[in-house]
Amino acid sequence: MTEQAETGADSEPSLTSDAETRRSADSSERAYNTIRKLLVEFKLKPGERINEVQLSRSLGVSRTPIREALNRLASEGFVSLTPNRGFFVRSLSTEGLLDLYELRSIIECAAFKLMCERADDSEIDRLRQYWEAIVDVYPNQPPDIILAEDEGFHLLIAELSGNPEIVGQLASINARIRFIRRIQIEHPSHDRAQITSHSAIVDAAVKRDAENGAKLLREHIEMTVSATQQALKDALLRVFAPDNGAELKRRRRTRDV
Amino acid sequence: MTEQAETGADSEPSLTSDAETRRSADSSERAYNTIRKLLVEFKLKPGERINEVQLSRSLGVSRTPIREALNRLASEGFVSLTPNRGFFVRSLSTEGLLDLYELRSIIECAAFKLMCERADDSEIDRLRQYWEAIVDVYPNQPPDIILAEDEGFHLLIAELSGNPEIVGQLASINARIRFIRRIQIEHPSHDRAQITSHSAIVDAAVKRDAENGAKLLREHIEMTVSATQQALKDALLRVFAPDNGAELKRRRRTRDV
DNA sequence: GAACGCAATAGTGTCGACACTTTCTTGACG
DNA sequence: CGTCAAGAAAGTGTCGACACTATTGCGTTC
Repeated sequence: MTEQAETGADSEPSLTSDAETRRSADSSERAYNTIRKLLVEFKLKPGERINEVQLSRSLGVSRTPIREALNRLASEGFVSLTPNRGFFVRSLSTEGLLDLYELRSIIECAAFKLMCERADDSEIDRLRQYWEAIVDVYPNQPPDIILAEDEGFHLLIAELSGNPEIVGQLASINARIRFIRRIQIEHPSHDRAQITSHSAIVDAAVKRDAENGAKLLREHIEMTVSATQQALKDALLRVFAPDNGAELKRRRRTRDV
Repeated sequence: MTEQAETGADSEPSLTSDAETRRSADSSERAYNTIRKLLVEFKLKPGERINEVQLSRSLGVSRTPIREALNRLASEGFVSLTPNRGFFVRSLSTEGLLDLYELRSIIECAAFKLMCERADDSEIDRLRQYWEAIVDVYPNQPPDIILAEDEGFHLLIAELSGNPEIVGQLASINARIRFIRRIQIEHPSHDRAQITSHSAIVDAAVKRDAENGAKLLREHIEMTVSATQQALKDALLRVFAPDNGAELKRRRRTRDV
């Protein structure tokens, strides 16, 4: 299993041109981003134990920043920590995902209502502009861009609610479901219903129709959930099947994913 | 199996008492709890810079577990981290508190509605029993008990929503506002309106009246907010305007809290 | 006397090492 | 053959040390 240790595939050993050996003083931050990316992209697989030494070697830093990053990721629900046994990749269950989407729906709908109450016209217009600026090219872009733009749209609503805590929570939830959303976007089931949804939501915002907008948002999110479930199944298959059945004989009780 | 440690020579016997020098393997966890307590009790004051060396000395561990704990606390919003400058105690603004309460209200109301939809009768009855078991003695107990019982009540609703993510979020929010809730409970403004609120909420739950229950919850929370604001002001005064002027010689610019 | 360096100090970020725990391997025993 | 225990190996938890950065204090210049 260690063979496959090319985890840090794309991670540049050190892109700093001038300061080659210089300690960067933000290893922790970079480790955090890199590991999170590994999680998002399934390079680290659900339920898997995380080997700190291995990680630290592949990232070219010591274990200290690795552990700091893992601690942060643990607080955010990406990984879990078992004393004296180490960090494990969150085991991703379908229902766990549904729970997250449900929470997201709750928060976003509330944010929309608050936005309708509180945001002034120019702010609402920012939302309209944001969407109008990208709506035409939206579906014809690489998945990462689509994802970022979609998240940006929803986050903007959260921001216009005027409550930074809502923004923080939504951002945290987004981070945790990003990997699956990315998969869903690449999946054939992804269609352009999303676009009309967003447009309708903008319309409701402009009219300050809190109830209708919240309803649209809820439906918008629910709509993606079912599509996402299929995408998730396919993704898990892709991750766990291709390997070799050899791994299956591991004695360790494998938690269902 | 531990015999193995005796190989060669018994390294110098610890001169201090045995229990003292033993590495406990959970310094990090204890540091986390201790520091959080310091924050909750205002021993570390809002806006203050946290000195890792000093903390590590006073807790009797090295900086490593201290930093791990602080990282966790940062993810949870208790402290903030500025690169190369260190950790700072969350500067607690009144509006920041309002944001948190608002988020709490959103999540709890949603939880209540979900509970009404999903929980079976025996579960609803658990909520009723929980409250009936404590309602009589509720107001005549030490603040810590009142606080724990109140949190338990609200958390039980979250649990009955069937969504663990909601439970987790609410627990996290509770942890962040606990210190202020504790102050509010001890404050003269604390009255027993809370009790009738809870009873009414239980009634709504039994009737599965989602809308009314959510409304009651929202009002219940809003009611405490205003009382809390006054309590907060008093608490901050107590913290920043200590009895004697001895501390006043510090030139540190105090951020407005 | 105020602004500006510039050395001294304090404090954070990271590292390598080592103690302790868990997991794997091996070989004796039934 | 399977079981089990002792030792070896692997891995985590914590430490003390040091590199680097921010801050403070002091002397110099205008």
